[in-house]
Amino acid sequence: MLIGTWNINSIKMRKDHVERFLQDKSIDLLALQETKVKTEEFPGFNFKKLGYEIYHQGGKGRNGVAILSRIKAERIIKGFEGLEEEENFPDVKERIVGIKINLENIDELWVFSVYIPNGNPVNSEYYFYKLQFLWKFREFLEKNFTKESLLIIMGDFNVAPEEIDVYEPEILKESICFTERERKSFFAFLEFGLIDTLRMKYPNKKGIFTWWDYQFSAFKKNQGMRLDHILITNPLKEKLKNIWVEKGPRGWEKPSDHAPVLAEFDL
DNA sequence: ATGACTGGAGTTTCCAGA
Repeated sequence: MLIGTWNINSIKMRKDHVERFLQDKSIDLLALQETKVKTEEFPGFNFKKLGYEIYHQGGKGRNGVAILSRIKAERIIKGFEGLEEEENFPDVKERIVGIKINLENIDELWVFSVYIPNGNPVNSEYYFYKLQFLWKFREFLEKNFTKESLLIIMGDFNVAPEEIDVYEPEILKESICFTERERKSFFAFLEFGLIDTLRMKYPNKKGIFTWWDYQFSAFKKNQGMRLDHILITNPLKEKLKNIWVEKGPRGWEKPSDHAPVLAEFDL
């Protein structure tokens, strides 16, 4: 099974890219972020034609998460569903969507598409909202699952966890997505029982990024950050065959500023 | 020359993204 995650920075602008990518790679399930359309306004017709079910939660002009899946969902979960204090996170339903699917050899696999708040500027109210959001997300997982559940949680976390995940740690150390507090919050989130698949496979490999600034010819110079992650629980560890960043679409005409991340599972 | 950002809202310019 081939799955992936991609922050597309507007589905209206990137519809053709997504279609092309799904077909080129023959993807079974793709998580999208920043669709930037209302829930009911997702342009789903073409994806349905290609054989995908669409599970989308959006907001007008911003945020928005979706899952395009060849396998039909048994259940859908949105935001911090069932959690008290969900109202303290008013945009969470535009940031988290999950589906439960059953496969031939596996029951109850949960897959999530998530878009963690950006948090800029550092130390602003929004920055602390981001940190709290990560903490609350872990609480949400603890309420609904255990570390033995079959979970794939993927999306744009807006955190580069380690120094090797940014092009120049010295320059970026006080910048959004790479501050000490964000990185600590990310690792605290992982402590629920999640594995960062890319680092599991390539613990020391440098220069692997998923986002490059539109400015400064950043992509050409490979000056990026690794902000998009595919996280899994322990029972899925042996099922993971490979994980990689598809840089191709970042070089297409009028690209998203993120590249997709793909993972192949023995499922 | 050492090098030009993008999308959305909404109305001409601002905000958010990372």
